[in-house]
Amino acid sequence: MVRRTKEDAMETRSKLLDAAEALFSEKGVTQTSMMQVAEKAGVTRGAIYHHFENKMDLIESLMGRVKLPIDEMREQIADGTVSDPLTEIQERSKGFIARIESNPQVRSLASILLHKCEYIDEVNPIKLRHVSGRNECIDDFEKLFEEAVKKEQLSATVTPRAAVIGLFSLVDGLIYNWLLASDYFPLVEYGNTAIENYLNGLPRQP
Amino acid sequence: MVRRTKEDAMETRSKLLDAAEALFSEKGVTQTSMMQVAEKAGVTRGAIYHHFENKMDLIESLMGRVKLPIDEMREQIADGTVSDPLTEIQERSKGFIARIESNPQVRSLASILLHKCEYIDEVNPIKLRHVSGRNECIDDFEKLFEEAVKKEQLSATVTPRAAVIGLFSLVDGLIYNWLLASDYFPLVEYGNTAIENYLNGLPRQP
DNA sequence: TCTTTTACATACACATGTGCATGATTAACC
DNA sequence: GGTTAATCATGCACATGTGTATGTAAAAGA
Repeated sequence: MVRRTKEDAMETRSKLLDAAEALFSEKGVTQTSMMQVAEKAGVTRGAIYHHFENKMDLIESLMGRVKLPIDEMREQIADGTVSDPLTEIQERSKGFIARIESNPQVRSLASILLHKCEYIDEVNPIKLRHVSGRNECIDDFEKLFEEAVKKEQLSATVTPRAAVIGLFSLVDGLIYNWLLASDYFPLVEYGNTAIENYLNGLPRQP
Repeated sequence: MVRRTKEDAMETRSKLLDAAEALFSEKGVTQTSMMQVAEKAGVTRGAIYHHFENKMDLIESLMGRVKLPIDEMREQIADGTVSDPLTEIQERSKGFIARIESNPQVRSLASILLHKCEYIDEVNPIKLRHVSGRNECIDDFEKLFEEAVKKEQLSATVTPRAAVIGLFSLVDGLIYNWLLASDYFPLVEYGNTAIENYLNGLPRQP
């Protein structure tokens, strides 16, 4: 085969990542072989092992290519304090699920993370990316809830940590179930309502 | 090897299921070979293929052995109408996560379902067991919410279907995240609070 | 233009897994 | 007590996947 230019090389690398993303989210990570990825990308296995060390490395590159909603949220949240933390929390949570529904690539990655891979040990880069990013985001949201208590939007009986865990579990569960059968319910509509209900149910300042 | 009595045979079958359950929940379904299951059970692969057709059959038997909280809930819910549907909903939801935490075998199965297998196609018996049982349970809970609206415990603006989806997503998310890192938060404590918050946030009759 | 290096394709070695066929021994049954 | 059938163990054939070594033709660099 002819040797391609550097731009061509980056394109085949990109095609490999696209193929892997599609196959992983469709058939699962372990059920997809390097051979199948190469075929879908229109190259041979040799091309993969030139661009990536192995399957794990391929997955890591796959995950690193896209900014997940959780990462995006962290950036926006960083800029100082907000005047209305409770509304801020609500808007960000809604934006989270909205991005899942609107962005196909994010949806694919989320599907891989939630349904198409096995969480085996701590070394697994997939699990690492999932939980580490999430835990940091939880810390950020905890501060927002603390502020909401400070500003007397919420009762002092509210445990910020517990409130965040509940909120994140709700969002995760919505996405989890929707990705399981996306025609079973409208994600954004039901999701937004559920988020509102949960936040409205937090004890308020008397 | 000697031929065992029928009781012995049932015991080895049971040991095989125990071994598979432990290995699957620890290392993942695809990362566990029949050989490893046999070794852990103290027999050879031949014993497995005598008792089970293949890996799928082994998994099906595994899942059929234990009554999941969701199945148990359905049985109890079947007996006619209740006087206080909203409290009923709350109690059942709390009982759900309580059983996850207290029963190790249920916890193992839930871990396999949520984290240690890949949801591939519709034929997958694991996915089938998960979603079919769940959808029926959702239907049951929808009726409870309808009753709650009828009894004017909830506002007529509440969509029972959406309310159930939200509640189930919350419960699923709690379990999902807790199984991911069980030392990150106390499931029952935070879970109960989150369930209360969610249900309290549903619009009430004015 | 000549050399070097890149970007793959090809091919080989090795490991691992499955399914089945066969064998051995004894419980179960008449 | 003899036959049948169940309960596994053992071994073979086959498929599939991975990692790597090697080949090759053109782009990059001098």
